[in-house]
Amino acid sequence: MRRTSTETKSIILSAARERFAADGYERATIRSIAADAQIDPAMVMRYFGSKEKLFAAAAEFDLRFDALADVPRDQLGSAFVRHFLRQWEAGEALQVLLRTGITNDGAAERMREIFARQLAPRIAALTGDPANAPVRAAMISAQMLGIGLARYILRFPPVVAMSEDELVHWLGPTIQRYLTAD
Amino acid sequence: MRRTSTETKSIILSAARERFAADGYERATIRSIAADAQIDPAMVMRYFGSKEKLFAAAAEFDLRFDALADVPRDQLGSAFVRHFLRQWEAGEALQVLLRTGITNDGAAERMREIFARQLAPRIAALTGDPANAPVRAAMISAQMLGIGLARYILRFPPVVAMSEDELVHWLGPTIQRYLTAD
DNA sequence: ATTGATTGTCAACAGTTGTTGGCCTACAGT
DNA sequence: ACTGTAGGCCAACAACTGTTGACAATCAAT
Repeated sequence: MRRTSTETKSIILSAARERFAADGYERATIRSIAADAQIDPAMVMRYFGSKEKLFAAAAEFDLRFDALADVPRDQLGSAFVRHFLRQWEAGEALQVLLRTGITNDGAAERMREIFARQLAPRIAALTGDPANAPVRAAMISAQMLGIGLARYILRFPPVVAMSEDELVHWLGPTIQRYLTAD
Repeated sequence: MRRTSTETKSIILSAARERFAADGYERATIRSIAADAQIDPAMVMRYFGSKEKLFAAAAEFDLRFDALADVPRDQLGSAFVRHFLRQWEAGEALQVLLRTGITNDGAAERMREIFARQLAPRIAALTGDPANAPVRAAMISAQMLGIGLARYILRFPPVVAMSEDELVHWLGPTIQRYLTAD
């Protein structure tokens, strides 16, 4: 067949995202990604240069915290939890980052960057407390990454079994406290 | 040199733990482990049979939650946090599990097992609420794994910078709530 | 119809991986 | 001194990895 280069590129990209999310950086081989995309491995190299660069392209994304801009202050905790849970389920993005961030230094760096650049400023704006925003953001990241880890990666049965509402019920007050305490 | 087989075996084991903790399952190669232990890669195979079995041996450990047996009920949260933090820092055990559990299915299974077998029963005993113990244990695991992830693996600067006391200050009430709420 | 560029295929490379079998060396019991 | 056993080392294997270069097929513009 014959496609435009941008088509093929995006086919490769989504295959790469799935593989990275499912297998992590090392086990997601270029050959397996190419096989999923039904494409020659050499094409992956042609369009992305190297595995590192392919990964960099696959791990780019936006957590869209701007959606929380006009939530009443006392409901921020629940809103944050719901927003995060949907981000976990929407795309493979967060799963890619978590699976790879643990063995790949570049991915860990990317993760730090995303949370520092996207979450901390939002929290500074929402709480009007810029001084403590990085710590609050870090605590919230830790809690939400922990839940994602338990639910989507390690698959702890009780966490998998919980509904979104139950999770909000448990986590909402925690996040609310991390946002406002002290 | 010449050693007893049990000596060499334990030398290999501790080298393996370090490598698995630092690099994860895939990147911790038998050759690199053998090099650390200053022995021939073939010896690893002789004594452990395969990489899988070496890993199984390296990932065996005890979270020692029994140490929390006689903590006053209202201080359980802080005690849990302190205990966990020390477990993270004491040996490489938790880091091994987390680094590998994310790419290796066997390790994920082992992790579920450890938390279900060691944490949940303890919580059932401590709270006198066996029905909700698995959920509470899972929530606590998620929070503490999240912190370990942010502090020791992803190295989020604000989390790395916090002292043990600060972490207890933030996390203690959360864990206390997961233990007693509802 | 002939170009030139773009998309795709194929085969091979050099390096690394887990794993294996043969061989050497030290030691204990005779 | 001789021998059996157990610890240690070396070289090689087959499979797999990322990556590369040469070559074929397809299209658009002249």
